[in-house]
Amino acid sequence: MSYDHKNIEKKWQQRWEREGVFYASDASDKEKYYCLIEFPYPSGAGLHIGHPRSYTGIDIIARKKRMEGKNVLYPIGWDAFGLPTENFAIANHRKPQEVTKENTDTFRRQLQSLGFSFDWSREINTTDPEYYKWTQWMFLQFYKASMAYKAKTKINWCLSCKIGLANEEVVNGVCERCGGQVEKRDKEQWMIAITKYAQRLLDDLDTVDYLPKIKKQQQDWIGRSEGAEVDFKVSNSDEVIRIFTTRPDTLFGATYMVLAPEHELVGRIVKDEYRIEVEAYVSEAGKKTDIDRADATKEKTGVFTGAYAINPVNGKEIPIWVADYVMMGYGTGAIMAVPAHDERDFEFAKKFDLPIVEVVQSDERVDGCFAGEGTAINSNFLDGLSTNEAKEKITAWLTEKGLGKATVNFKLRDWVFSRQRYWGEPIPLVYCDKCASTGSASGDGWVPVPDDQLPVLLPEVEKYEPTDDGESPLSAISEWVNTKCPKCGGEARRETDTMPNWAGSSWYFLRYLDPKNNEVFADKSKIGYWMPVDLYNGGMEHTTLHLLYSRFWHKFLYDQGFVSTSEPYVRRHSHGLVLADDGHKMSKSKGNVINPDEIVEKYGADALRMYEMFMGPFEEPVPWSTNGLLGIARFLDKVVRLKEMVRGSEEDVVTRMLHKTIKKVTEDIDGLRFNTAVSQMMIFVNDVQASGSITKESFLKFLLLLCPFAPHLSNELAEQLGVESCLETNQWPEFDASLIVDQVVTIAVQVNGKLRGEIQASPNSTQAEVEALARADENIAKHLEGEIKKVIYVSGKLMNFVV
RNA sequence: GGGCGAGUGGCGGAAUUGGUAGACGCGCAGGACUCAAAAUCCUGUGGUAGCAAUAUCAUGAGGGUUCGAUUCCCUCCUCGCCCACCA
Repeated sequence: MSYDHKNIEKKWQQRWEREGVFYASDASDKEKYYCLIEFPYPSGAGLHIGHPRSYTGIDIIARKKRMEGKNVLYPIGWDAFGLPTENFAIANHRKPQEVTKENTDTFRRQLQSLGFSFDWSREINTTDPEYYKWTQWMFLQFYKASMAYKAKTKINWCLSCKIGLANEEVVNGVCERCGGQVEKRDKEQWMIAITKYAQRLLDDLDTVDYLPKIKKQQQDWIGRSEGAEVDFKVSNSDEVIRIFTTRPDTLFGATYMVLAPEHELVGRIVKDEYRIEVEAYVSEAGKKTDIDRADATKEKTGVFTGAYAINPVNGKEIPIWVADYVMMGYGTGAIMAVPAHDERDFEFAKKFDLPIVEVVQSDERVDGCFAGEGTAINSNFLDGLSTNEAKEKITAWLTEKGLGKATVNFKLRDWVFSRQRYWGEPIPLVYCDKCASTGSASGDGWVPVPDDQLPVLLPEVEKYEPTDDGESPLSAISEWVNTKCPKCGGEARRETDTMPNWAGSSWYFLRYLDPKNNEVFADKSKIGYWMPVDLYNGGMEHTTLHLLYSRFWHKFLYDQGFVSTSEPYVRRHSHGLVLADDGHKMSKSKGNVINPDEIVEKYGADALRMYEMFMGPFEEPVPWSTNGLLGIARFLDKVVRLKEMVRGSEEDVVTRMLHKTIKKVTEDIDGLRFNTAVSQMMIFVNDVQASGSITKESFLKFLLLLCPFAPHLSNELAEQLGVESCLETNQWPEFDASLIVDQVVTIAVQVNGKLRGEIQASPNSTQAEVEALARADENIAKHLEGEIKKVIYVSGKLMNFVV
């Protein structure tokens, strides 16, 4: 670099801090603008080169909005609870608190070296007791509203982490964190009833401005499907099997039933002579990992129970099977099988030689199974009806007879909220035997820790490893576990589970609004002023987890009257990963990691920021290229040299290009098209260089445009030109529309759609004038022999002769 | 298997209410400056033919609509991400 980036950067970072340029005032006449990035998990590896991509993009928007006169809040904090820190602490015999402190110190230094316009006075940390006090308090609101409950469930148990995982944390049947094997295990867990909000989480997507792919992914995850519940009586028994189906119109084609292996009825209905075989199958299925079971390509398995059910529509006896292609977690864990019209049932029926009865006729003849819609046949009173009509009629019939009803089913499961780990927020509940027996604690014996005793602090422990029985390490500290019941004062025990790290991140954007408040999590008037978040940027990987959880959490707070809007985020955008230069993910093991500290040291923060904006479209993954970074460094050097060209006047082309650049950069920033904004600034600088002169006024306007991208250098150059204030406190430049219009335009001339020449003309010349000019062109005239059938003219752009 | 997205020079990418394909940057080649180098500046740079003017081919493959298609439609291939026996 030809300029002293190290000193310049330090100088301006100190001045911004000293003058409080990025301080967001809670009392302002200006219109507010709240932009947010996902606060980082401070890992031991330090800042990834990908972090600054998202942060710079939103920083550019924050800086521009300030210059446009908005009161901007752009905060930062640390999502610091979590397994990697805990695992590091275990491996190195360190306290997670100390490790977290070191990591956040590193991240803070690294982020500050990049000159982001964060309001550092609002920095938060989810592991700070003053923060997690409110996470605990909010959990208690869920509990008090009967939204948190303890349930014995089959949970995903990671054998290596020794931890229960939410469904969302099991990826392809293995642990999302460590890649280890996952098995099913029974465990009492705290659950939060997110499914009660499924419909609203779906409906309210219509009220927000998210990228379409983000909405789609949330819709699919919530997974609403309409259908019917139908009760099948078990022959010679009082038992009833309830099933869910999206195709009640195919009821006449149900030729057998299937229960999931975990279904409670299996043991009760199985006939003695089949019991051994069935029990063996069920136990085998329990041992299977999800990855085996979810492999749709493998052959279906199952066993007959010896029992029969009665198809309610025709009284026919149909056999009841147990098979692991039916999941306990969806619908009722039992299905009616219609092999003629369901691929899986068809495959199963073929293998076990079960009857296949066609009840839907399709227009086109299909071999095997037809899962589409058509006309009902072999279905008694449904015959001749379309699929939709048949669905309606049969559902009405079932309802009338008390055999079933229309139902809506969601894929979304309730949120497993317990972790048997140390490094998380303790769940602030106490179990009291006495209160449980007297029924004074709502009957279940769990008593909330009173608000004035929050936070329930994480105690110091010797060892952080989970215990072998899977309980949290907290359970080993008897002086912490044993406590007094807040209700009756008797002997009681603390809950030793902690919360998942999705808890603290579900509401952090609210704490930014009032980070030091000891009375409430945030003052209501501040929430009223700042919320909702105007722009939230983050990774696609958080779409179904963090983004959905935090929407849900916020809706709950809204229902409780604690926040002012039912949706937390107005607009959601996503950024692409920064890959290694070989196109793969950066990883220590591959040795292809780029360290941001080294880049800042060598090329400067401005070069890194601007390169990350230029490397490609904001949303797309892009490989790193140090050569590309060099190109940006050269561009910044050129900008420095532009100062030598400042004169009293400039050519008209420079003025016009400046105004075009103002327009383009303004629009591109609003649309998060940072790469083309940078490219436009390069074009401008090239033009000025070619022309050799620029006025001070124009150069300053350009520096204002450059400021959000390369804030240190543009401030420094502006100061050298006599500007005393920080550029960030100046007005964003406006363009003169009359200077955008070109005086001479180039019109492409085609013959039969092929380019044969170009002509220069005034932008308001008539078609006849342009045609005359075109015909005068030798090369064009050459191709115009023969009859001209048609002339197409796009004003100021193109003329096409059809011959 | 399903959903979403994407395939454009040696590389990152630009251009879509259908209107000059390859902006901008990297890389490469030649030149200027220099004793030399770095830096900087200038010129060139999709393929083929040609000294050139120019012609012709070209946006994953093949068809279609159109005066005109990277953009719209159909079929197929490849890659990425997400989900995955969801009844």
